[in-house]
Amino acid sequence: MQRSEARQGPVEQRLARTADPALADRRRRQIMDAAIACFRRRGFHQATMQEICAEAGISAGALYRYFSSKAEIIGAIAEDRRGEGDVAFLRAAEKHGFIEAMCFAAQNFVQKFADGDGPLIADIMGEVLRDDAIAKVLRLSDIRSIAIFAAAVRAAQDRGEIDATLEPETAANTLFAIVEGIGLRRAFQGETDAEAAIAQFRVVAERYLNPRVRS
Amino acid sequence: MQRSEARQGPVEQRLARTADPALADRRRRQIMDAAIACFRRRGFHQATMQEICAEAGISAGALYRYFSSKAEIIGAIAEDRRGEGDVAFLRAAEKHGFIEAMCFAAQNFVQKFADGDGPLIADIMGEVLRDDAIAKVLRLSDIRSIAIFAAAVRAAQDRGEIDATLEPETAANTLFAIVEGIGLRRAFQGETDAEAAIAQFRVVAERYLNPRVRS
DNA sequence: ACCTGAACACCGTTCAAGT
DNA sequence: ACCTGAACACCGTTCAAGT
Repeated sequence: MQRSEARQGPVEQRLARTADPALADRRRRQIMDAAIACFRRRGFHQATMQEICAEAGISAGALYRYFSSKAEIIGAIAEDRRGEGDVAFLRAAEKHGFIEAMCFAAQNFVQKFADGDGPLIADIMGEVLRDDAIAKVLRLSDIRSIAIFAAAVRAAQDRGEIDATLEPETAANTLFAIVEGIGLRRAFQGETDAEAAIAQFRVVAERYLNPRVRS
Repeated sequence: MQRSEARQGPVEQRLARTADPALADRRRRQIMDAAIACFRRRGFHQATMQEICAEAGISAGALYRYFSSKAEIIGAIAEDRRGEGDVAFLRAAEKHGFIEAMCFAAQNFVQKFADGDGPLIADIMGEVLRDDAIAKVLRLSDIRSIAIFAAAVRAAQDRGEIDATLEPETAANTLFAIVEGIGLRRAFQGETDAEAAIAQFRVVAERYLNPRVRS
């Protein structure tokens, strides 16, 4: 977080050329794990770089060899967690229908709020919305996820399971928006009942996706 | 943002007992306006208290007489803007149907992202999700809004305009979640086409609310 | 090549001193 | 009662110096 510059340059910011890529990977993981622990304990903004360094057992200078800012750490964490849900969704989509799999994915997402990760997700959202560099990275993960879900929409349409007139990409995007909106709102309201959240989502999803008998 | 305390105490934090309430109101407005200008220009986290003070033409000490923290300023701004949309919605709900009014409200919300206020809204969301004191205040505004929209849902159900089996409070909550989810996602994606956002919302809202011919 | 940790540059908030 | 502004306490980031 450069204090007084516009920070507009290319996202190139490749960090220290490292001789041993394995070490670099190890260090990044080590730092991310330490950061997760600290963020869980005290939240993104309360947690201190010094704390993260202590938890990771390295110095501040060393940390900045592998991450160019505090924001980049949470960005890396977010990117890392993305896609985990995608594979789970794909598996579920094969076994049960699309809607069931979608509810499962929603469950997956909202559940994290109910567990300890609520504030962390919130912090990630906040940081993503305010940091262009992070946003740029996460948009790539997002595009990949959307593509996966859109493909599943197409398959479900072919099976006659959901409305065939929906544009797959738009449908996937909309479903994501609904899940995130519900998760966000419940976090805001301090609700932690994941069951109720899924029930709420299921009604919207079913009505949105169901093949119509009349428009 | 006390630096090293848990900040759990009651939200009492009544500020400086002031002799002249009119002066207090004037000062708060003056500070909020200055803050809006600064936040627009540089974003919540980039904007400095000193800048806000300069813009408002007062000293730091004076500012803290009327707001106990930087976060509280953005909270006050958010609360202030809330409800503006509510009255507009109510007027629209009388003239046109509920769904039209709802789309109008969504338009209202998403439009702000397209205008200069996108980052500001994002910052508010982020701050709300991370600051309990702010969240507590905004939850009150939220409850009021939900009540208004739930009443409109009930009226529309009585007119047979939308599905009567929906629980009004839940429906209002869900619609809010969808609007916010779509707004958030589009902000994240850097989309600024408000028209497309409304079209996206309209499809979901119509299918969610339409009276069913079959379940 | 990789690391350390003191130093730097900031910034939100407070408080003694003014009027 | 209301205000000023220098001082305080912190914190993210850097960089000269080590191995």
